[in-house]
Amino acid sequence: MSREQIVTGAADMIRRRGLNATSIREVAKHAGTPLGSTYHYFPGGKTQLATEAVQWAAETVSKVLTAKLRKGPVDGLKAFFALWRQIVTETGFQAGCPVLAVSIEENASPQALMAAADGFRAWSAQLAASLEEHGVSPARARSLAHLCVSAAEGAVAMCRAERSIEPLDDVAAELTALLHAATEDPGMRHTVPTRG
Amino acid sequence: MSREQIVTGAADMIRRRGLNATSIREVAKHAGTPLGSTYHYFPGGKTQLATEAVQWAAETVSKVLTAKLRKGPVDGLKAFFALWRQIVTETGFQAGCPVLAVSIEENASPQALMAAADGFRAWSAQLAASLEEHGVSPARARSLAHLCVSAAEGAVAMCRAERSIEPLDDVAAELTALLHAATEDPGMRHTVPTRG
DNA sequence: GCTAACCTATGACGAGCGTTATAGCCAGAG
DNA sequence: CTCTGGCTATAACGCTCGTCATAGGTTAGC
Repeated sequence: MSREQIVTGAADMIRRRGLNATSIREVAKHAGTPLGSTYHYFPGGKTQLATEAVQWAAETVSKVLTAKLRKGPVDGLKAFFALWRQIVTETGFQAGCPVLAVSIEENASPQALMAAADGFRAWSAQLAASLEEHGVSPARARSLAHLCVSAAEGAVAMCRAERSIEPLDDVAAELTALLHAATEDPGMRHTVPTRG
Repeated sequence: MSREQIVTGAADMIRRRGLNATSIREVAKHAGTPLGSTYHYFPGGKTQLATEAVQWAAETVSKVLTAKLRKGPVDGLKAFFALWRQIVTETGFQAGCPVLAVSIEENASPQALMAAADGFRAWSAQLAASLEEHGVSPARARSLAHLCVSAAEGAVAMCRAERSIEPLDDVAAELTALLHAATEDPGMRHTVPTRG
């Protein structure tokens, strides 16, 4: 179907250049569909297209998480980082995360921003739920989940700037060890680090 | 001086909307200087202006790090996160990090991207050096530094999307505890988590 | 074969963009 | 005073943007 190609194409362009630099004309061209079709499928214009692109990307990652978290939080985390590693390396450090891209562009589109927030929340919630299932307290689970998602997103951006995969691999290794300790060591399970 | 206002204004707009959505006309207007002056001060055009804006922002953070790391890596980390927390909350979740913004826009400007990479590298290096001074092995220090910078950058973006400061605070708390353990516990100092 | 619904094709609209050119101002040096 | 050089002011260039309108085609049901 043509509509789906437009959405995935838009997501691809957004994760490379950001939302503002992604024009509907180029999305249509990239998808091999005429410009008019874009407004036929997405009467809401660029806002609707961006929103659906972010939702599609978020759900794609979510499905991977759902599948891999069945084997436990550490396996889910590894799959999460492997996914980003593949995107970054396969594109020669040119692509990142469309959800992040939309998040840092003020006034780009309130609806797309909400979709991005939903995406982040979904990933964090999935990871936190898995951690809880493995004995981690709810507060600590949420805290660790926020750390994992944040660090992955930030590391992808760092890798793109430095044109090196090292930051992502370093972060993955540290977090793998941290989650392992939190789920395996009974003494760690309920330790919520004090703030401030 | 007018030139400095243009640079800081550009950095402010970039951290809010991203590089592509930041026009020279609006930067000039925001700085109260005519459009022609921009090309007088920055004959390299938007590329030069963006590069200097990123450099200025990176150095500003770097100076804070230099000052606060004198009291140790944990104090430096806390100051690092306090800085981002202030930016995010003061602007009502509308501003983030210009270095990150430039990093995720493909083809935006190779020179500005290099400046962003230099910024990330500088922050990581400063943090890693401080960790080494407190007994952490070089490899682990680099690994932890990458985690701290990545997580902070990612958390800022997450907070903007979700319009909540929670992710940043959670991440700060986790990392504070992690750095504390790495520097205080002799058994942790040389533990580099295995990758993969 | 006719009709209706979906999709395509094309062009136009006003606006903003980066950039350049050119003319004018206005301080301070001689 | 004049002159010069740093800065301003203004207009224009070609381009792309998001959006809309309108006409053409193509396919399925009757």
